[in-house]
Amino acid sequence: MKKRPIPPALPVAEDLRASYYWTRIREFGKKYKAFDWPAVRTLLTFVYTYDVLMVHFTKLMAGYGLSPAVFNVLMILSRSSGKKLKQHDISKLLLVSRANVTGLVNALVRKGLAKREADRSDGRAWLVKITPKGKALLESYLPHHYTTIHRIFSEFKPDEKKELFRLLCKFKSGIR
Amino acid sequence: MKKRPIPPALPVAEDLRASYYWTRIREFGKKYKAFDWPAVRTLLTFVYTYDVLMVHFTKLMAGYGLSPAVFNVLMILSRSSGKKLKQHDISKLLLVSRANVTGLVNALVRKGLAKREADRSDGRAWLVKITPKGKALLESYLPHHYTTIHRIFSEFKPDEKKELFRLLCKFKSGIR
DNA sequence: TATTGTTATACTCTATAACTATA
DNA sequence: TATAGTTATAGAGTATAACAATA
Repeated sequence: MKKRPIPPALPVAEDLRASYYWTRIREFGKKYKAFDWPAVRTLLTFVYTYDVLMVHFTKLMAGYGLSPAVFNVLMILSRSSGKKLKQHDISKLLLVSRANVTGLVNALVRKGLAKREADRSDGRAWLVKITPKGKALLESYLPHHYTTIHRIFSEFKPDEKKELFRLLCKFKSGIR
Repeated sequence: MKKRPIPPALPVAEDLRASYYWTRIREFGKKYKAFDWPAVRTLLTFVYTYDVLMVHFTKLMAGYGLSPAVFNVLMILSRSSGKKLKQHDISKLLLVSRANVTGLVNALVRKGLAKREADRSDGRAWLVKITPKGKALLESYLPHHYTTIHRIFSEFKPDEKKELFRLLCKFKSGIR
């Protein structure tokens, strides 16, 4: 007796969804002079991949009480080699507003993951420092983080990783 | 007399910022068994590229009174070939909650870009339809949209676009 | 006058839960 | 009982503008 085929599960449904939508975008695209399907489908895949990636990492981080923005701040604090950073430094490294950093640092302080110290050489500024608790949390999370990244690329040959990196850099530099 | 060197402008500053941050991430990464720098730098570039891309398109759309989420809904309505969609259909195509779609459709209706019609075959449902005004707005925006995408990829050879598409698909399928 | 940080406010995008009306 | 949509509420992440304190 023949084996039953494996029932088409979620990925197929997602592909149907994508093709339903994309087929039409491609069809309608013919109307536009500049429409470049190989470029458009690459961009759509890029955006869709980002969504999938962020859902994945947001869940992973949530298991440690972290959010992506908070994780980024914690990484910056942890990787500054003991050098205490002003909030304004963080805002420049993260490319977000100072007001935003106030909120993110508040969140870290509330959880005991960072603390503020007065800057003796500049009365306007705070110096932000990761606490042992913050360091411990980050160090408990990071092995999972890096293992996940490694696994995502596990089917990539070294040259493919390099090539994707190169093409992404080229892509980024094309945006202006 | 020697010419003054061109002052290093934004891109260089950004690269410095990135290298400041990345150099440390790479240095510290050595501690972790699974740390795979070619993978990590590709992922960081991917995320950074997305940020740059979204800032760019968000601004472009804002010039037409559109936001990314509203644009997506408008595209779905416009590309459904006259077939009126239930809000639930939109939520499935967009992979967002029904409550979310209510808000997005409200925004479109408020601006006169879409309208709701009763579904005669299902008293629970609304059928959502793009209005001529919505169509006109979308059609005024799309040439810029596609021109921008084309320009972003203008330095790509056809094979490079294909390869980036392939690698992004592979990347996406590695996320689980 | 310029800079650092805070507060107030607001916008986009998203979600869940409880609800109504209908199937 | 299941489904379509709405409402209320929440929360993350972002921004600008006005402000106080300090440089």
